[in-house]
Amino acid sequence: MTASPAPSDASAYKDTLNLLETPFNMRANAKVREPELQAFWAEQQIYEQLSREGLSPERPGPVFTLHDGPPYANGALHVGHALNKILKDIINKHALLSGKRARFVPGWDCHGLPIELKVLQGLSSSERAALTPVSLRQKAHAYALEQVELQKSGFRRWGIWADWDQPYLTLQKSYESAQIGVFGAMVLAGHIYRGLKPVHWSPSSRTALAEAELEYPDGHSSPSIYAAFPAVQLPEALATKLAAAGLNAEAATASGGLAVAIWTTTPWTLPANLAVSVNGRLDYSVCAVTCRGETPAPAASHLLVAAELRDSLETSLGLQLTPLLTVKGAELEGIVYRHPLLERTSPVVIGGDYITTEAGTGLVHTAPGHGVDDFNTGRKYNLPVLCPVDEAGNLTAEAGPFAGTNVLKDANPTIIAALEGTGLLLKQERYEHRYPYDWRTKKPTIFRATEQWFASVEGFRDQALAAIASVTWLPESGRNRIEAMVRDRGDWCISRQRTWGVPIPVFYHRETGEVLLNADTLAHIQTLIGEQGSDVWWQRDEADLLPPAYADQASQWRKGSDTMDVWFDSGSSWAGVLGGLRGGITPAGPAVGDGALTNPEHGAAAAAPPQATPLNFPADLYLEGSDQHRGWFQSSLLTSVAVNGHAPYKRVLTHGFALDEKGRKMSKSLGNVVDPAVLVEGGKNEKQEPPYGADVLRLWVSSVDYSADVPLGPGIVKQLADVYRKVRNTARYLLGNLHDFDPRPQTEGGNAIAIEDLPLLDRWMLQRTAALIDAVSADFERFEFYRFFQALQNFCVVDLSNFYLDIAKDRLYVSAANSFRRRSCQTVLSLVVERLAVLIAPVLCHMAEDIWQNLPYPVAEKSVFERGWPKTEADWKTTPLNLNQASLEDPEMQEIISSFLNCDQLDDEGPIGEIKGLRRLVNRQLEICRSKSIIGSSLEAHLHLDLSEGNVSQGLRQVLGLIKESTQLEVDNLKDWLLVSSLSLAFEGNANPAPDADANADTNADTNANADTNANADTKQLLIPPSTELGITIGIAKAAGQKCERCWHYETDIGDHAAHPTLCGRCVAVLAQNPPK
RNA sequence: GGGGGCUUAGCUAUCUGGUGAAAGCACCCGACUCAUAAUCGGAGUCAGGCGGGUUCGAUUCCCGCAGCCCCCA
Repeated sequence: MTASPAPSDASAYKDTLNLLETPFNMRANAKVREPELQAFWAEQQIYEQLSREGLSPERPGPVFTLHDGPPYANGALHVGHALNKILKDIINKHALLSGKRARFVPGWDCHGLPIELKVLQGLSSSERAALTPVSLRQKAHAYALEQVELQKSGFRRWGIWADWDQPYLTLQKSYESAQIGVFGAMVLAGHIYRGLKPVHWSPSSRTALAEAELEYPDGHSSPSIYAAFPAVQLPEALATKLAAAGLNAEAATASGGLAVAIWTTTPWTLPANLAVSVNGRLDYSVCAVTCRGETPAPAASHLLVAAELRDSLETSLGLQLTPLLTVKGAELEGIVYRHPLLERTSPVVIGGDYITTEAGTGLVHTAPGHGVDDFNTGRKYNLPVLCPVDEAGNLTAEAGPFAGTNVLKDANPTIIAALEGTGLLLKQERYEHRYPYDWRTKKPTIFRATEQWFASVEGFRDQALAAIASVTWLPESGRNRIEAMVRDRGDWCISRQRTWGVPIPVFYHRETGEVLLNADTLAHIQTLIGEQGSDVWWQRDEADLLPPAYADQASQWRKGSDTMDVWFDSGSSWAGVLGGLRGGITPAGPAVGDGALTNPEHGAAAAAPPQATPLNFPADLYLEGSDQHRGWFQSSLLTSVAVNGHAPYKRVLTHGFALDEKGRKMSKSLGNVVDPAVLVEGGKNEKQEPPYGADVLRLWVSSVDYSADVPLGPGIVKQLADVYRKVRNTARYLLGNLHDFDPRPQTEGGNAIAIEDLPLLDRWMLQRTAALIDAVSADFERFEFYRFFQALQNFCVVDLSNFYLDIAKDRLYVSAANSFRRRSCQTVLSLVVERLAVLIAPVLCHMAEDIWQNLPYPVAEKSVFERGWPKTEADWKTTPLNLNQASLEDPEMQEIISSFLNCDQLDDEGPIGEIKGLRRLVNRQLEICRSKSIIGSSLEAHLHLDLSEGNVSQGLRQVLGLIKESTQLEVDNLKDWLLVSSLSLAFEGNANPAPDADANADTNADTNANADTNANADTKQLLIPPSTELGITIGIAKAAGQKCERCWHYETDIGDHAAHPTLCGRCVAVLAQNPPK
């Protein structure tokens, strides 16, 4: 052995250490790096290849279809979009890594009122006047495409993988055509009908609205009135009872006699009143009216009210109500009353349980044209659907003297005034309640009976409920939610009086109004739209829209002007995208030139990329916010059940809403909005709003339990950025210590140590990694990504950084470059980093790829995503341990070995967990010394452990026995694991002070580290009083000898080597192998 | 107004009818200066939104209230 010359400067020994070396930066520089990585994926066609071939082209994996619910093509992306699309992407990327062909076709919902209004708002009044339906539609089309591109670029920046060049848009010809196909199939199945029905109507936008288009702002108040409707006729039985109670029929029905008291918050509906409804099961009282205080006498001597409400009505009406007779509501049927304002009479009828005693009088003013309950009740009694209100909300001639007034303006006061004039107004007051507003114009809506097209849910409700039962709902509560909705919902109004949408392809006879809608016309229009797009409906006249067979009668027909509810658009995506339409009416052929999406199963592959993976129908998964139980989940279900008889999806996963850190909704007024674009790319002031990158946004999505609402705010983002950096630094450390490592086995000329030759410590690390793989695999399978997030953090922080890597520093830096002690550790680092990269890839896709691209040795896969999901290696857990032969045969030791090998759960560390516990105790003592400035680094300490007391935990004693038996003491060495320079250990039954676990491991592998020769251990002076905890007595002494300049350990042989007077024997030996340059 | 959901340390998350439930991060203190805009160590914090009930005993079961969120009318 030849000693190398000593470096001139002592600190130059630093250069003889094997320190970190990697271009993988500590800081992500995400703003630049993430787009580079995305470009790499694009160039290498990683997504395209994996989604079409799976991991192996020879054996393509199963198709997995997560069908994208189309966001509305309007407005900037918000964190809700991020939550939704990133969740989908995490699932898809995990599927791709698992070998599935997860092709993701993104979609956009492009029709509808908001876009139409947006376009209209951008026009001057003269432009607006000159607008034709076709030109409006062209502008809306262009606007939607613009918005799609904006949103698309945002999604791509988040690292979402999808067929971005072949998305589906509900305005595409092929999509529209498929949608007509769905509509047609429903028509032919008898599920579509036309009828007069009260629907939510917005006078401000002159259209019917879907429930989804309504909002209920706070602070709405309506003018509520109590009114008396004079009875003019009584049923026989009631008249008899009344007479017995002292009120004869003649008096009751005379002017100023008995009246029924009603309450309404919509006085403007009074002209449409055709009945008063009562609840047959409630009690009602005929009461004599006496004036009280200043309240003027009403034009009725007796009032009929719900018995339960009599008290409260006395107060609110300011009248004394003396009950004469109380009867069930059912007995009131047959009363006829006179309309208080118009010349007609109407009946009292039995309504339903919607009539309660919570407010009002228990008798409900019923206008079948202006309320759903009213309509249903009216239908039972064959009442006409009277609707004296036009589309602008103006009362028509049918409203008699009130014609011309507007329901949102002067109709109420006018009618109230008229009522007051008759003496039949009992009371008026403002009433605050939630009231539906047009979501777009923010103006109140009304119920108004109009001619509409409906899908008769009644016709397939049972099938729909059966379909719901066959779907897996995650979380399970989603099932009850949608089931209740479908069970109770009424028919679906699918028509809209708007221009920007897919037309309802129907013709009306110009004279008779007869409807023309059959297989012929449907197929013809479907083909036309498939070729020309739905503009054709407005561009052509009837002669060119009707099938040839109707050519000679074209002039008799008028095309309809209604468009479809946008929920019907998106609800048809299973047909437009997944090709789920079978049977008579099918989607039209390929559309050219609009990026149309097609399905190979229907022979329409022209616009699709070559070898496009088919999509599954029903889809494997739908994943949207929980509000879509009423929206897309339901509209998709209803159309699919109506046409196919089954649901369009196998599983439905829902997520909550993104709220701020206090759990409140994000809003501009609260100033708590997190803009995902700012989070990713940084704000105007990058110091205040740094560019965190897409991975941090993605990490957020993974970190929260999305089955409930999820919080997000600046504080949370900062924490996530810290976690991101911790993971990144851990990966960087792994990469940086592999710069001279060849992962091939030593037998093939590489540096990797065989698993069966690894020391205990390394075997434990592999076990932990295996446990992580198992746990995280299950987390992804169950879509419980927050568990992955927690496990990842704990793995990086606790297992790696705090324990394994902390101990590894000495092995990696100090030991000779090619020593077993170092190569064994590198073997583990290499195995861990490659698996860690894959495990984080679904979530931290950019970091994972960055790690992969910075692996310092060649790997077979050009992208981390080609590696495939890691499997737990069996031999990481089961390979025999490297222990002395004698101990392997000892039955007691065999038990310990098996307890080591069998700890395969993440929360079960097995015997090594005991060491961590010991470390905590030791660290506590070291910290006491540190706080007294007695020592700094733990290497300045000599540790005296006395376990001879007897109540030391069995586990600790076992694991110490295990270490003692290791044949690789240069690694499995307690003093190294506890990061002290020397150690003496007294065991139970071992009166002699034990062994100072000694160094020189590199050169003296056969030294029994626990066989002490240092009889002075006991006499070393303790720096602080020894502490005893859990039976373990810990004493801290100053380590003997001097600090080695190179490895910083305190050793007694410093100065023994003339060439390196400041080094310990171990370092001298290392330098002999690796001479300094 | 009706239905559903949530409420555990500053943040995210876990757990449980019964001794101190509780991890990681953040914060505070300290060490190192060979992961250095890094790394290591130590310490503290709530008796689990509020009120009531069931029970020998509840954070965990039930009811009510409040706040927040979603859906419906």
